[in-house]
Amino acid sequence: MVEKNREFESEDVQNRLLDAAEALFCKKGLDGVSVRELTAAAGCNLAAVNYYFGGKENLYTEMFRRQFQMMIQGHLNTIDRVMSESDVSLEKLLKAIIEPPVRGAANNETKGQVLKLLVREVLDQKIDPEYVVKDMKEKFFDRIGHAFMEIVPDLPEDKITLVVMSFDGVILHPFLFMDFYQKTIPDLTIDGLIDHMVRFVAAGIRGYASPDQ
Amino acid sequence: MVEKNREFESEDVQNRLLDAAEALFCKKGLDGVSVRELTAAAGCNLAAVNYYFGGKENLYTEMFRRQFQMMIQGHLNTIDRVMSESDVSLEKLLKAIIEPPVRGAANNETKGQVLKLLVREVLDQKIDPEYVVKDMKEKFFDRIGHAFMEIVPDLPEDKITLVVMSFDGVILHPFLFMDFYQKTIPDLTIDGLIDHMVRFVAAGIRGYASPDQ
DNA sequence: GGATGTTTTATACTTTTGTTTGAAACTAAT
DNA sequence: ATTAGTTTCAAACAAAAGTATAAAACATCC
Repeated sequence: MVEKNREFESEDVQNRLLDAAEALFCKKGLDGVSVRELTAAAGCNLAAVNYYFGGKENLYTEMFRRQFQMMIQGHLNTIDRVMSESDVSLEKLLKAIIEPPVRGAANNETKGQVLKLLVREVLDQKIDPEYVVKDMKEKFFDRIGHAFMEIVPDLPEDKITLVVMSFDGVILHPFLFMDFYQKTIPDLTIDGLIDHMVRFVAAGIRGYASPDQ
Repeated sequence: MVEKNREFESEDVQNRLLDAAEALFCKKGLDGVSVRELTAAAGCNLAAVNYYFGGKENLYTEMFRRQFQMMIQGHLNTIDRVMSESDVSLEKLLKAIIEPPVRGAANNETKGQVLKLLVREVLDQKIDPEYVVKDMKEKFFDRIGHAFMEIVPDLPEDKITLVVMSFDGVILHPFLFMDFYQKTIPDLTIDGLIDHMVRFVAAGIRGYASPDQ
């Protein structure tokens, strides 16, 4: 076999396909995009998807895993960074987690589309859900729950996961209903939205720290 | 034209189709269900969809509107009922709104599937979004926001819509990730979930009523 | 009971889909 | 320059989809 200096060319087509997959699948879902549309967007031949990835679904899966891992890793880095600072606070942590994706969505970057991708995957279940669940829980949910407990000591441990999930719900909502937000709240700013989410979730969490019940 | 006593038979096929559409479209989405699968589930001929509804998409739209209106109306009735009681409280109102769909989802009734249908529609946008947005806002969001302000007088009016949306996010989350909830929290009960949601949202709302900022 | 309008059925049609194929183009080493 | 391996391409393929159609079956009224 001849060793080729193919790092540039061949990976270029692969990555162009992955990029096109990211943009299109996030917007329209796996079934909403045809291989022809995909390869046209990537500027390559129809057969390239099968040649490089062995099929449409494999391309989708690889793209999803890449995006999903990046999202998780980004969150973990954020949490570690904030928690290592000298003056941690619940609001700081929440804002640090919420801000990047919301700003990304506002600028129509892919970062904001990943959450829609995740929701779509939850609905359609094209990938083995076990994989998604495992990483989501073990890597992200447990880590952030632990951080919450560090900052708010009174938080009952058996409610942590539920709290994190509701936090997730608050984050997810504007990504799903962004058009709705903009139509319904004309003078909505990104900063205003972020501040609201931080405040609402912080209050929700602290509601558990109060001594009653 | 001959007047037929067809209330029973012909409407039967139509309703069987609407029922099948409800069950299948909620679970797999418009593109995830073929007309053949649909008519097989309804126990009628392939051509019945075109005969009665003029196409697959029309059937989907009619089903969606029916479900959506029922959901909205159910919420409005709930709010009116609770708000007319003598001893209103934020927790009571929240629980009254949250409880029916959550219990429905737990029993695998269609009621729990409607929210998934709504999210899917938000992602795929098969129906004119204007229709969905308009009813959602004018009928439901404004009404519930108004109720919040009645109960919690200190709530700043310009934040009401955001608060309602985050409430919506907390509600939506377990419907999307129900499998995830059950796998991650083995000893989760429906009552425990409902209590958590009520408590979290109530605290989030009251976070705005506190005098600071 | 024949006529008429309605519903059901089986079948055919057209388009679109994902995938395959085999030849051509290309790259790099001998 | 030839050769061997890799990538690209246009074309073809089979399967699945939504829709259309025309005949059969059915029901209702005169």
